[in-house]
Amino acid sequence: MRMSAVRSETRTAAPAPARMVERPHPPGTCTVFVVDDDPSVRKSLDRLLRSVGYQVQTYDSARAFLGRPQLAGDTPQCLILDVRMPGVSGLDLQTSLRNSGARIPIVFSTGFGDVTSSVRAMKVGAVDFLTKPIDERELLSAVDRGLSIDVECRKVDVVMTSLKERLGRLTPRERQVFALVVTGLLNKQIAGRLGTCERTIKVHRARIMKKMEAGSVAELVRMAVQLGSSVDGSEAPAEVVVR
Amino acid sequence: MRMSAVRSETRTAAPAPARMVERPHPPGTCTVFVVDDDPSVRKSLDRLLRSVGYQVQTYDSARAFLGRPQLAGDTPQCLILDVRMPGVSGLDLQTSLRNSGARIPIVFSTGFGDVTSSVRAMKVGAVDFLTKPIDERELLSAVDRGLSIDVECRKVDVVMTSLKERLGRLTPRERQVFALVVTGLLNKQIAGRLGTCERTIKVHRARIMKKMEAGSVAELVRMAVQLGSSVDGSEAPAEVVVR
DNA sequence: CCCCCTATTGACCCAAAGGACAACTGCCTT
DNA sequence: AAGGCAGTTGTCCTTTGGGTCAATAGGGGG
Repeated sequence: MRMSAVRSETRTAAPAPARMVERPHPPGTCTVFVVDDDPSVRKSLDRLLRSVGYQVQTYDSARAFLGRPQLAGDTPQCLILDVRMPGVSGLDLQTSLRNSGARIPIVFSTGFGDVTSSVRAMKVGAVDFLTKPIDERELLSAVDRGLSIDVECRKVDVVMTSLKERLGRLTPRERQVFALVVTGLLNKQIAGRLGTCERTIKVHRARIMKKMEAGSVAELVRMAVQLGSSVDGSEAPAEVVVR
Repeated sequence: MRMSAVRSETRTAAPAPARMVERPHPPGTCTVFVVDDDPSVRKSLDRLLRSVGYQVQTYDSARAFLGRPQLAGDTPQCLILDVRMPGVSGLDLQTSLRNSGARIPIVFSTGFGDVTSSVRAMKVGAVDFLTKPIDERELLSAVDRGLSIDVECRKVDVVMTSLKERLGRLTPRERQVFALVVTGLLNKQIAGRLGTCERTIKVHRARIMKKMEAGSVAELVRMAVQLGSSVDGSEAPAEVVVR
């Protein structure tokens, strides 16, 4: 029961290309990493994933994976990770990846049904946790979900990076005004709080709109909401923005 | 290994009250439901939970739990659910609760380490998935997390219900204007899109502000964002609001 | 038939936002 | 010392947003 490590319950006469059309993501533009110390598992996963059109990179250890050339740019990625490995385990890799800020969707595969590990992995954000022998459909489905998640994360990332960059252009004073503007306060009220006159606030406001590239107060508020909601999980976007 | 079902690794001489101060939620105001077909488990969990100050209600089956008197108002709640039970299983109860819209944080407890079940439970949103014999600290920690989640959910719920109620006051036309206003369009532009004159939009706008109880456009935009982001997981809040 | 709600529009007026031009101050770097 | 940036403030003028009072028109329900 460990011969192939990958079980094909639905093995039909259908050629590989027939399955490719089912993948929502354009083949060849997605990379799937496989980290497993078992060569036979790497080989069968590699073949399966390539057959549906994914770019595949296999590694025999967490160390090898971490040392991979980081040239892959903005293509959707997903990681199939073995839980039990000599040296750094899959769970360790998951947490260290998370701590280092490198968020990549992870699909775990394991030969030993360990509830504690699976729960821990899922709590930390694993896409799925599959037990060997692995069902082809389940794996492909999980990988696909992982890739979808990655695509979404990248989209959000692009927006957030841009927003933060624009926010960075603001001077400290402008940031204060920004926070109050998106609260809905009038220039006069803001002036009162900051101890200046209305005219000054108007100037700040104009600069804010230009630097943030906002076409209206509504847009500015939306930006503030996004900036505030991603910094941490709590409330008070305006507060957070001010620092 | 099944005598008590609840293991006390850290059994010290410390009296129960000493532990109560560790609970972030005011004791007596939180209800924990226990659904387990094993009487001994129910009994020990009941005692443990009461010792730290929770209100506890035990049930011997999913059916009994679903038939419980729904008089509990707005107190934080959490459910400790056994996976394996005759009749409706814990997982079944979880999904049916989810489908019926009754979201209550669930901490699973199980005597059989079943990876598939645990992963499924976690994917559906379980707070935790503990295996018997259950560690006291783990259980209390999980319950506490569940209660915290419930508190947050209730807060969000209150806000959202209120927002939806206010949105419901708007006439279809006002809803259209609302969607365009929060986009940042000028009255003139909105008038152009809707084929009316600016004056009319002003009137709608004023009514919208009054009905939505918004003090400024900024507040209105925030409301739109919240309304849009909770309807579904996708984008385009304005679109959603208009329906 | 009358009343109410929704949608519409008009004139008039005031407050607020925002652009154009100009100027002054303090701090820091070259 | 000179130049640049951040922060200020002023005046003048235009565009918008918003409130008041008033009026019209169509669709329903009583």
